[in-house]
Amino acid sequence: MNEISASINEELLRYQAYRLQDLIAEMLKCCEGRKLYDSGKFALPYAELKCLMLFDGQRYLTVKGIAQKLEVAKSRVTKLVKGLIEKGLVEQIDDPKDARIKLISLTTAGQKKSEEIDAFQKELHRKILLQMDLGERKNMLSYLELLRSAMEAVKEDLV
Amino acid sequence: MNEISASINEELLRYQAYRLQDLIAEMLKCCEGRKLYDSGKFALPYAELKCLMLFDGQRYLTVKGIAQKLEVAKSRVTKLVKGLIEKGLVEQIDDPKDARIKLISLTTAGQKKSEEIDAFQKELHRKILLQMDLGERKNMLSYLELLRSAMEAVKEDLV
DNA sequence: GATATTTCGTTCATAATGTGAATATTTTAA
DNA sequence: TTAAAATATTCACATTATGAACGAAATATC
Repeated sequence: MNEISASINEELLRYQAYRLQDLIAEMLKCCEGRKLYDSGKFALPYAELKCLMLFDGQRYLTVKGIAQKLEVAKSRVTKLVKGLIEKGLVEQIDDPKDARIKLISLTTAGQKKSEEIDAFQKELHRKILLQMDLGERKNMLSYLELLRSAMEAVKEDLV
Repeated sequence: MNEISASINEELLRYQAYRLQDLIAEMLKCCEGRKLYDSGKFALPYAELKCLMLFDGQRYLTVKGIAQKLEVAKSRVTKLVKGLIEKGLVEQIDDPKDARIKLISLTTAGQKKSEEIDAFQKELHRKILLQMDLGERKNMLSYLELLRSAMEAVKEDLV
């Protein structure tokens, strides 16, 4: 009896694992499409767009700081910032207190564009939530949180 | 009264949208890390790995077919297949019925590697599910399905 | 104060992911 | 038979990213 129930359990688990894998893959694809859309809509390579969105209540950022937030190499940030400067969205000044450091900040155009992007992204997520009713939304977020925690826990063990 | 409740609702929705955006971003990051891990573990660029996993019960695939499944340009597939051939994981033969077409299939080594990857990925998702109890797993999958549908519905409208 | 070490940003070589136009070859339709 | 369509490849280009090497400036050590 114990063995049979264990076997059924294993079978269910296999099915659920398959389903989870599939759902995650489809969501990833969906997010990939959204990236492309955003990138086209705002005429920015997506990495530059993400970089722009880091200035959120923060007047100045450094290359190092941006690299940490984006979790990329500093050399990558140098290139991203160069692109954003060429597009007139950010500007660089030398830190008066430390000549090694360059302080990067949004221009007026950059500020405006970042607000546009932010508004668009918020609206997008709002629309997703509005596909559900109140109770579903609440539960969905809870279970998504649960999944995220589970994924991160497994990721920790992976190393 | 109606106005007040509507305003509270809007406030809640804003908070939930923020939370959803955050959760999705973290899950994306987690998946990105998993891609890197898989890629390193199986000594394959991730795109080649995905390509390898398409032979699942299917003996032969064509460049066009792979391009459709991966949703990339045919020229991309040409390069991926070239890489997999160099690694001895797939092989190409001319279709005897149509000289334009090249039939691509797994080598023995490719078959073996693809099974290894499959087993590893199944185990990974199994571990994620095992972070939860039976009821949580079932609900989580339902709500993830709901989210996926909502995301795709919104994406449809986006165009 | 002089020297060694660390920090910060840049440049360069390299790799992976991907598109789209042009091309060659073969098949199918007119 | 000729025109059109399908299949795969090549090439130029764009984006995302890393890591080593480097120069300049700040900090620690002697």
